[in-house]
Amino acid sequence: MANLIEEAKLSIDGLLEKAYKKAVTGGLVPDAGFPQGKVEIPKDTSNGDYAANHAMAGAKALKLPPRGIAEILVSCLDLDDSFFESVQIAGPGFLNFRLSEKWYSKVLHDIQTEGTSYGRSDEGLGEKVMVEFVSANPTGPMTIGNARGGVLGDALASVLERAGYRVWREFYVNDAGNQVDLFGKSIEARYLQLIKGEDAVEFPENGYHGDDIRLLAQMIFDRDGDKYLDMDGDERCRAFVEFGLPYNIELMKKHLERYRISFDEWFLESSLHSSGYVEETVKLLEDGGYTYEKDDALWLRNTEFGADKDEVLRRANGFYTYYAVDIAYHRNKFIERGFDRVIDVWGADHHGHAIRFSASMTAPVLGLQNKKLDFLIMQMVRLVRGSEVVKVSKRTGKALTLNDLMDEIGVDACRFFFNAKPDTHLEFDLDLAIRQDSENPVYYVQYAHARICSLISAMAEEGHPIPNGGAVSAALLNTEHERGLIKQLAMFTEEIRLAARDYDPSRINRYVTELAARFHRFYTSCRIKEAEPALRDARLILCDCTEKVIANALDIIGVTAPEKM
RNA sequence: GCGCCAGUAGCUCAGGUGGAUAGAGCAACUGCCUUCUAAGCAGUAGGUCAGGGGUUCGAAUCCCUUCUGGCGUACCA
Repeated sequence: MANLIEEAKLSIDGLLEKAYKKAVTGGLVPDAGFPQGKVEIPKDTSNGDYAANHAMAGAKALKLPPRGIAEILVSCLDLDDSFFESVQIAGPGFLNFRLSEKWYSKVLHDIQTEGTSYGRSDEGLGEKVMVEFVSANPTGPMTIGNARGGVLGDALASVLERAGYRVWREFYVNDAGNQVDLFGKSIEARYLQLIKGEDAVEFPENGYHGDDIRLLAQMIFDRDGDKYLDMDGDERCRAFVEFGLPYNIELMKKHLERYRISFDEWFLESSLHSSGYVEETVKLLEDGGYTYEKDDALWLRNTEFGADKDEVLRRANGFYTYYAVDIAYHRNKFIERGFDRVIDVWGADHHGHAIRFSASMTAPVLGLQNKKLDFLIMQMVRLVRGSEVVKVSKRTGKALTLNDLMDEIGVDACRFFFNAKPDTHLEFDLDLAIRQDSENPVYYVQYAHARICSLISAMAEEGHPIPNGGAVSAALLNTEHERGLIKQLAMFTEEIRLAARDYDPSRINRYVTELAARFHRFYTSCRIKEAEPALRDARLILCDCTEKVIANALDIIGVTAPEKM
C-alpha cells in the first residue's frame, strides 16, 4: 500500500519546514511563515531526483534573494536517516535532493513483500463506482470504435479497482426503441428478398445494410422456411427481433470475452420499460413541473437546468425517447442500485448529449444531489488505409469489426494499441496494423518480460534462485541504470493513482513502456551471471521485482505477459 | 452560427494542473551478438510547440483572438 514517490515528496516538505524553523530560531531568517513551495520530479534528474522551489517561493515574504534562502535552508537541513543522501542548490534557487540507499532498498522490499498487490492504494476509500462502457447497439457487430471504448472502459475499471474503489462493469443493451424496430424491418426485407428476389422487395431507407443481416435472414429461412410470408408485418418483425437480438447479444458476449472483457452485468433497456420505471421517472419530472406539452409531445424544460435546448421525453406517438429512458436508467444506477459515482464511457459523437444530459440530471426531483455522474468522452477512431481515409458506417455495413481486427493483429496488440489517450483522435492505419509485428510497442514490453523470465529460470538451473527472506538491500545497486530502474518501479502506485484520478488508463501503457526501456538498458549494461554473489543476488531481486511489476501493469490493460518469446 | 475535442520532429504521439537545454517510437544514417533472448542496446540527424497578442522571475502548459481538422446541435441511440 506504499506510494514511495509521494512519501519521499512529502518528506521533503517536512525536512524543509524543520530546517526553516531552525533557521528562524537561529535568527538567520525572519519569521514570515514557512514558504509554500512545490516539490517535483525534474525532467532531467542528473542534478537530483526531486526539486523544491521553496526558496524561490519565499523570496518575497522573507525579503531575501532566493539563493540566499536556499543556502540558509541547506545549512539547517538534517538528512540523517531520511530518504535523501544529499541536497544541492542550483539555478535560480532550486533545492535538488538526491535519494538515498534507504529509499531504494525500501522500494524493492515493498515489491517483494506486497507481490501482486503492489501498486494498490486506498485512495478511493471504497467508493462504489460503476463504469458503463461499450454498450453497443445489438443490431450489428461491434466496430473498432467499440474496440477503443472497450479497452478504455475495462482498463479504467481496473485502474480504479487498484486505486481503492469498488468497481462495477456494466454493458447497457439497447434492446428497445426505434433502432430495434429498424433492425427487425431490415431482417424482414432480407428475408422476403430471399423468397421473392432482391428486386421485388424494397429495403428500408435507413435500414442496416450489413451482411450480418442477410445471414440472420438466411438462418431464419433455413430454420422455418417461408412460414412468415403471410404473417402480419408487425408480428413478423417482432418474431425476427426475438430471434436476432439474443443471437447478436450472445455474439457480442463471445467477442468481448475474446477481447478479455467481462461485465458484471448486461443491463437490458427493455427491463426499464416493462417494470414501468421509465413511466415512473417521467411522472416524477412531470409532477415536479419540469415538463410541458407541445405538438402532442411531452417536453423537458432542460434550459432551466442550463442546457441549450429542451428535450422531448415522450413522442407524439406515445413512445418514450432515448432521452427519457436514459434519465430513468441513470436514476436506477444511483437510486435503486446505490452507486456513489457513475462513469459513462461514450464516443465523441455523444458529447453534446453528455452535456445536456448532465444538466437534466440536476433536476432536484431525481434526488441525485450527492451523486457524481462523469463522462469519459473518447474521440473518434479514424480509419485510414495508407493515406486514404476509410469511411465507416454501421448503416451501410462497411465497418471493420472488432472480431476481424482481433483476427488480424491479435488481442494483445489490439488492446495495447487502442488504449490511447481518450481525448485525442486516434488514427488507425489498416496497412500498418496488418504488419504490426515488431513495430508494435506491445512486443517491446512483452519481450522485456520474457527476457527476465528466461534469465531467472536459467539462473535457477545454475543453482542461483532468487534469494528469499532476509533484508533486501539496494546498496550494491548503485549504477545509473539500476537506480533508474528502481525509481520507475517505485512510480507504479503513483501512476495508477493518476490514471484513476484523470480517467486516463493510457498512462499505464506509457508507464510500462518506459519500465521496459529501463530494464533493457539495465540488462545491457549490467551483467548478472558473472557478477559477485552478493551483487548477483541483488540484481536477481531487481529482475524479479521488475518482472512482477511488468506483469501487473500488463494485467491492468489486459495484455498477456509471456514467459517466452 | 453556437458548443465539445484537437493542432508539438517527415509520420504516430508523450510532455506529471506554470519550471532548468521541449522528449520517445517509427522512418533515415553509424556502431554493438564465440559471453544471461539483437523482438535488444549505444549514437547521429531532424523543431517558428498552427499564427498573433496578453498574464510574470519563467509559458508547449494559463487568458484573449485568428486559422485548420474532427464531432455535435433529431419526436435516432
